[in-house]
Amino acid sequence: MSKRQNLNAGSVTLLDVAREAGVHVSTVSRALDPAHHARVKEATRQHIEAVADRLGYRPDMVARGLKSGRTATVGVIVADLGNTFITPVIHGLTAAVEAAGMMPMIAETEDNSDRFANILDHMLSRRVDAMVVMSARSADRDILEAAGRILPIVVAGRPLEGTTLPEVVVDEHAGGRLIAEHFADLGHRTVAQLRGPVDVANFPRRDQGFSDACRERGLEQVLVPETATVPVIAEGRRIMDALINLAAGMPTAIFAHNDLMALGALSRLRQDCVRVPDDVSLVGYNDLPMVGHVTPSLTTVKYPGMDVGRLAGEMILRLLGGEQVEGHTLTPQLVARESTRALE
Amino acid sequence: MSKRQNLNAGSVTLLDVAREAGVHVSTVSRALDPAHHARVKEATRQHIEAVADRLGYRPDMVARGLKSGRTATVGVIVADLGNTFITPVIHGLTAAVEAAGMMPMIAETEDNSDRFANILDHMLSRRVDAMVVMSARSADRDILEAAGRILPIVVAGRPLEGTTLPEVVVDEHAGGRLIAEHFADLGHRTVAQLRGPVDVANFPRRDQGFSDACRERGLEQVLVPETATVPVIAEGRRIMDALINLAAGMPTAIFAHNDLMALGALSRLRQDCVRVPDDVSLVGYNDLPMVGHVTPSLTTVKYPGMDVGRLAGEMILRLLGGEQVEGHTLTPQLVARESTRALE
DNA sequence: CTGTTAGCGCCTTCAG
DNA sequence: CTGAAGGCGCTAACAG
Repeated sequence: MSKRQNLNAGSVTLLDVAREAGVHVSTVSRALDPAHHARVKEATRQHIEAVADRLGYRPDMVARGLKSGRTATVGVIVADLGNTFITPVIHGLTAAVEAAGMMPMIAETEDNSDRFANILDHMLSRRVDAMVVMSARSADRDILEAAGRILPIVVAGRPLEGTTLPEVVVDEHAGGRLIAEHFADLGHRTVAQLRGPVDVANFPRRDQGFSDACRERGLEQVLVPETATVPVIAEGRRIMDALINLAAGMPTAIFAHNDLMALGALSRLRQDCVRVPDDVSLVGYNDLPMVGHVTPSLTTVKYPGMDVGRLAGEMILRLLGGEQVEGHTLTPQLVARESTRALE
Repeated sequence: MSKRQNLNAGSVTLLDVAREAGVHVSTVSRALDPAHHARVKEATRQHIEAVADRLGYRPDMVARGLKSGRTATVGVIVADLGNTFITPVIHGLTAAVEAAGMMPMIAETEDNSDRFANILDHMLSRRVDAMVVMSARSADRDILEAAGRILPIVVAGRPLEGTTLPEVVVDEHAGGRLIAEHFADLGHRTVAQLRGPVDVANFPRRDQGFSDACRERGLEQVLVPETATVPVIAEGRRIMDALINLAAGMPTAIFAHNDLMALGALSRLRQDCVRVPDDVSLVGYNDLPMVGHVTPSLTTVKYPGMDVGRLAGEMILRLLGGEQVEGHTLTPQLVARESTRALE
């Protein structure tokens, strides 16, 4: 029964254990540290471990952090936990760093640059060992790069135009292409995009990839001047509304820049009794866990979030180990479901 | 330009500032601490602040934590970030504690008791000042209560049967009732539940409230023996499948114990071309942001997550201030949408 | 108003 | 193999 777990004891220190065991603190320190416990006699070690267990000793990571300069914490900055494409990224990341005894500290910017600066500052104050940033907007670049000079930072998920920091991202350009090609293959000729924020690099890249493929395949784009300020349901609804109110004719296929926006668009279309996919085909992006279960199930682009998170975590560990790292660009995949159909 | 923000400096300490400013460290400490800077001459204070700013001084919260015994961190333990009813809770909580300069440290148990124990232990090691637990299963109660003896803990969202810890919860019994009464009002006579995990107290309580109201209103329940192991889409699909394969006749209205399970059920029904609400009415629980935008939009019970989070945060602050607190029980509300209809 | 001193809990030399 | 001593950065007494 080595897990007595006497939680009652508020804070049992090394000194308490030392006194109780009749040895010196540094002996206890060594006995309890797997890296050094070879330097202490087997018998005393066992005795010390027993005492520590009985007293419910729990190392104080704050004290350890002050001494060692390491907090075993990796700061994770995200834009919005409500956007569930982040969930798998966090899972992957957590799994990777947990293996090294580290713990993520997650904070949300709500896509607000002031909050971003505050959170960054706060995490530096807390002496996180490294950071993974999934929420950077172009305006945040300078301050982020500056932080990157004082600890390892990996940019993940959202690419950051012009950064020198290592990135784990998905080939957004390819993702945009996939969708335009899907439309072309289905016989669509007139298409449109509901575009996400222009200062979050994913979206302009999706736009670019989509537009390039449209040009190559001879698709005509109906341009909606508005772009979403934040990539959420309500904004998808708003941009869809703008498209509907354009003088130009309606396209037969629409690419919403992410799944949430697609859900918003769907809801706006339904309001006018426009059927998907009968009257218009609709595609999202990210493959959120639920979009395969809505009606109609959404054609989308699978975002390999788990891999992004895992790779980011591994990069962090390598950087902390003093190694150099290369960025990664993963490849997205189209998932065809019911919300798109071929024109006859 | 008081925000020079010289991030370059890796770690400028109080001593560095003191040397540069030609004063003693403790003077710097006082000058920079809003609570004590009255005790230092205005002129020196301004000088010190200027120097600190120029050097890019950033307080070391690790050192401060060691000295003061406070880390300004509140541990938050959740089951699954993918279940977005948690998002507003986190927002409310963050807003509340941020106002006091504290930061939440979020960790996910993935509804696994071993992980729960590990995370708890880890957070205690990190000397979080307090904890908010939203993921407790009944098996975790003892270990959690033990931790509650060494720091303030608030149980939020998921009630914990038989706990002595303060709770911020929603009246789940009332929530279950609302749904049965909604069914009765619409003229349904034969109903069923797709039940969530029995060891997460929310679900048995929803069951109880629903069943009580059924009895009062003379509704007959088709009992599905299976319950979900985890309240997610896949399990909703599985339990729906079990209901379909029962020898008993199909009910005309179904209560899935949360929105994710309802989405899974919807997807299973669709597979058999059973229409919602034409053939069967379906209700979820939580009012996730997207369920008002799926087709059919889901009738559900609004979970006041923001309030739960805010109240939990405020309770934490009060507990840290040495005050006594009372638990809160909030009242849920039915949101009628398209997935339920009156029988003719 | 400012400087001095001590120590939070731990780890890491350096001696014995 | 074990004990002693110093210090990580900061703050809270206590002096002056």
